[in-house]
Amino acid sequence: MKKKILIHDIAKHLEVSIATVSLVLNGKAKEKRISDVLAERVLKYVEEVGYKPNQLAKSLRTGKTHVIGLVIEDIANPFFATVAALIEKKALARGYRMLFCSTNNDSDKTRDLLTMFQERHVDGYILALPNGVEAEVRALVRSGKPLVLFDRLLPGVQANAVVVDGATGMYEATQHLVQQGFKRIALLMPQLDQSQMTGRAQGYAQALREAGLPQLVHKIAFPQEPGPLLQDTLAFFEAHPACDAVLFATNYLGVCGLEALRRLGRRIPEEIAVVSFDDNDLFRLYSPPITVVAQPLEALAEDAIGTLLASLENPAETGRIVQLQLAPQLVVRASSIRPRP
Amino acid sequence: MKKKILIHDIAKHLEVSIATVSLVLNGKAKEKRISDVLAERVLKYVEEVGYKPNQLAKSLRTGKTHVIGLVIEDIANPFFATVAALIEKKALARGYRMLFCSTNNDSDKTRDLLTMFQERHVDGYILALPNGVEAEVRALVRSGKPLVLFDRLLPGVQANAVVVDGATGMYEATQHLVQQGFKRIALLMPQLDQSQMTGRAQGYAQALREAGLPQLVHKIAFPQEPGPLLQDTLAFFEAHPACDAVLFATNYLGVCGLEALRRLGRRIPEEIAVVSFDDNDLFRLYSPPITVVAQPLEALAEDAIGTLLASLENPAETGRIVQLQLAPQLVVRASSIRPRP
DNA sequence: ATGAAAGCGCTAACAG
DNA sequence: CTGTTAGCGCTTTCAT
Repeated sequence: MKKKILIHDIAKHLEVSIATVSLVLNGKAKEKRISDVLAERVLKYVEEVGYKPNQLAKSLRTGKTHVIGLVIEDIANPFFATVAALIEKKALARGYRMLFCSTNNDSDKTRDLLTMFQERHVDGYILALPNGVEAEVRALVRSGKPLVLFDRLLPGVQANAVVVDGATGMYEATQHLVQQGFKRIALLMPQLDQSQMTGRAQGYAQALREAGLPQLVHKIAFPQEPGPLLQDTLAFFEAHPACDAVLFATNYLGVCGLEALRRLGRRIPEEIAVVSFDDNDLFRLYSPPITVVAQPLEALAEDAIGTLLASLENPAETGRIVQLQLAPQLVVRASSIRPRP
Repeated sequence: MKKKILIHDIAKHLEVSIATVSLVLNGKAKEKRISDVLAERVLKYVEEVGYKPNQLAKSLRTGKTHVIGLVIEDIANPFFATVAALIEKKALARGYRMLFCSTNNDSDKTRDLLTMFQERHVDGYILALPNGVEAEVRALVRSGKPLVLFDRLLPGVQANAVVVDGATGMYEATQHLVQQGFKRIALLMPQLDQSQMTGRAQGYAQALREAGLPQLVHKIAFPQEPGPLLQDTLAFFEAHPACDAVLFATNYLGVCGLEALRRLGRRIPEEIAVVSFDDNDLFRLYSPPITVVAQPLEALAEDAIGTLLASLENPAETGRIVQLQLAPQLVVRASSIRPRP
């Protein structure tokens, strides 16, 4: 366990002052008119002995940590996992590290998480939050910390945000089912009062209203273990045998729904058409392939990190709020095509 | 943006010394014989004004950050995402935060990541690394930092580790195919020189050797974009029409393999039997359901974090190396059952 | 039981 | 161009 080398050691060895070393290391050599030859000598020695400044001390002093806090619903959800991977890659490329945590839609846990991130002095936040933490986020915005909401907004909170236009996505998906001639189109969604979910429900409702068809919405209590979730879904389909098409508002409901339909032996799309929000390998490779409303993951990640870094690197612009709404894409596959009799 | 309250402010307000406040806050009141009534008063006021000690300053002073660094191959891979979610939950419950990064099997990137984690003074590491960073890890072990390798070992590195016995898992899966009467059993695996992969390959080879059947191993260059990966897999199956069963050594190869077989119109299991390593929704719900070697995710997470926390909380035991090997489970589904003609 | 004070390692203002 | 020095906010020893 070799002794840690300090800035002091390197200054002493080179017989220069600590300030000189620090300035050179922080790229202020030019500005402070330190001779190139000296600067070079410092850099070379630092490299040689592998000196690494203590980031904690540096952060304590400068107030910057170069860490971004990412708060998501659940890292095991493929949607969040993929976006997180993309954000991580992009952040890393720009010199930032990520500290991640999952909320599991628990607002108490989320409050703790936000507090932790503040305590750790993250430089900025990318947040997909459950409702119930509006006060905390408003305080965060007021504090001037750069922050961007993603996937979902928070009621009454004015902040940077990057979300997907689920209303339009769901509207188009529902319209597609209507055009295919389905009449009893159900929506299965989680019982969550979050902006992205209400948006999706609105798109569904509007399309059916325009078509003059009845709505059939089933909200599934949340959070739930996989077992009860499946039971609930099975019960829904058994209670509504006339339902000839179903939209799942999230990827996990879609997965669960496919399992339920298989157990019930309902043939897709002959007996029931299926569309799910979010794309993934299962939907693409299922038999039949499942029609989905695909979210633009790459753009979501790029815009979230881009917006955050912009306000991080331009503190002057704090106050300017950027809100982006990205368009999802309806990917029609066999599961929603009405079989010609 | 209200001014941050400091320990100094609270000491002044209560007309006690800074030391008293600090001691009370760190639970050393008893030890230092601070009166209960005073301690109570301090705690009450701290609570009242919502004072939060600056963790950076605290860490600089104590050398502890209460952050664990988790390095995995790819957070977008469901295996790692699930394990990460479980580890995060367990770590949080014990008061630790997680800093995650993905290596994408790039050893240069991994080296940078390890350096970053050191610079950020994480208290301990949980690592699933590519080969090529043995020297760095050995140095880390030597430095006395608690660390546990998971999923895969590193050649020549003696360290705590929690891995899955892929050799036995693959041996049993292969034996199962042999018992079902398949004769030309292929193994598709990534071209990666990592312990978990060589283990899986060994299990396959041994089972076939014992059965007196020929081996057919195809290594897929890695890393690769999804497109070329699929092309490569398609080419393999076209080149080996006689192959009547295939084992995929990873979940993503399994997914890609199913897509390839579908494109080629090969019926499973009539024309070719399929088994994949790792379980997931796709394999469970595919038609036909896919036989898998399921890894014990929960146990992997629990043992990894448990081992790490044990050595974190028991610095005395540094030097005692814990190596656990967990048993995977063969889950037989329709994809590997030989149809009776 | 308590207060003063010495750092943890670094940055940056200031005075040469 | 360089050296000195005052903190960043907290913990902990030591003397009281």
